[in-house]
Amino acid sequence: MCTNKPISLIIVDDHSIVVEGIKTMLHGDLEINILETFSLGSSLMNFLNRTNTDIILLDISLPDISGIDLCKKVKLMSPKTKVLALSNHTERSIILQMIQNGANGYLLKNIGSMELKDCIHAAMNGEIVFSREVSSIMANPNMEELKELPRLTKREKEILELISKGLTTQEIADKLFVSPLTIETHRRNLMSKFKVRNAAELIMEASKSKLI
Amino acid sequence: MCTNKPISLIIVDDHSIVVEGIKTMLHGDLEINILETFSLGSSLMNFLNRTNTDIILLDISLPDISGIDLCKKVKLMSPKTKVLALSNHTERSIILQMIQNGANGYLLKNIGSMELKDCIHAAMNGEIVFSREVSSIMANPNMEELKELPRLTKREKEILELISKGLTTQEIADKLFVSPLTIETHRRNLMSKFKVRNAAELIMEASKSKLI
DNA sequence: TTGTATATACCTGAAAACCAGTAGAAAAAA
DNA sequence: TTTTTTCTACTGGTTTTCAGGTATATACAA
Repeated sequence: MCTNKPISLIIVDDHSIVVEGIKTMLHGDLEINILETFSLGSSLMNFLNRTNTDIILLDISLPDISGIDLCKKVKLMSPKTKVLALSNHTERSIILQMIQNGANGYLLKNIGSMELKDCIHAAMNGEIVFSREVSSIMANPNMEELKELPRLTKREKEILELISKGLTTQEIADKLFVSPLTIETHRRNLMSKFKVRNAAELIMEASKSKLI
Repeated sequence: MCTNKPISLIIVDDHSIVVEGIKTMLHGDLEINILETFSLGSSLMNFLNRTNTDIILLDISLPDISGIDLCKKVKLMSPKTKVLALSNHTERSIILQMIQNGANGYLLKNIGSMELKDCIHAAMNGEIVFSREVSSIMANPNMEELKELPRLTKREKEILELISKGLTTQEIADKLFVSPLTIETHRRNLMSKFKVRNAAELIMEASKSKLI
């Protein structure tokens, strides 16, 4: 790679240990120039307004805004800037959301120095980059992640919530001022959407899917 | 503090970003000498066998062994060595388990450079140290964490698991080769231990408490 | 406007869960 | 060895859930 112009890079992470670690790791690479580091999404947005940046290393868990939403905002304001997610989350759904929101790659924090540098350069070349472990997650989805979540209506979510609190059909009906027969119907719809046989399994599945 | 003898320190963490970050943070402090870093619990144990170490910064999520168990092993082998947990987990129960297993303090990875150094020195003086956020977690337990988990018997856990899979009393009885009446009894005991009114709420509570 | 989704409501009957007890055998702890 | 816990099993009765349907009003989108 020829060193025509250094890559300007921003780190966004609220853990100073991580920021220092990344800085140290990238220190040897003369083609990378760390412009600035931020611990808040809002400060990043202010800065981006006024500056040209090639690439952002973006943590997902930030104090003020989710990195997933932040990624979208960054891409709207500055589409040319590459965004690499750098997080501890290994959930397929989060990775996909990030990519959906325009991220140019997804790295896990167990990444090594060499791999990190490689990924940054690859992203600059327009590739979508995943760290090794991320690739393997994407290649081998587990059962749980593959079954797509049922889409529940507002009312169904409400009733699911009340079932999980131990209310009976009658009690839910009283609370929502509708007939218990209506609640029965919702119950059955919920169970058929989740493909389960009773309330216990329903709550289990809903909870696994983080729907309650 | 007078610089009679440097503090010998070991870092145990499988994320090289974090290891580099800590190293950089402690670099300025001449009283601290980083002896070695490990990414596996087993390599730490080998090293400890042969060397005197003042203090260990110990991550909780390691590939080969839980930091909680590792802490206990370290303390058995080398009781004088101080152990500071350094992790992302904010759960009261984990913090308490670490202290129970002999840790001399608990730090979160959002700690800053100054605080980290202060904590290391304080630990060397025999104090039990918590980073700022940890202190606040310990001081303000939330509802969920306060209610102590019911102690379930082996059989009860087994049955709870099967209930959560949607099996009926009869099916569970068949599977375990006992009378359905027995399962009924276990069911009622489970519900009374969790103080809930039906299976749905039971599964919800068990799942919140991470018992299934 | 003509579907599609949502929320509502009903019937009937069977199956399962839940309540309130008691109690003996086996296993584990003291 | 004694005590305690756990696992087992029962009686008898009430309440709730579940399974098979059907059906109407409303709202929202194509």
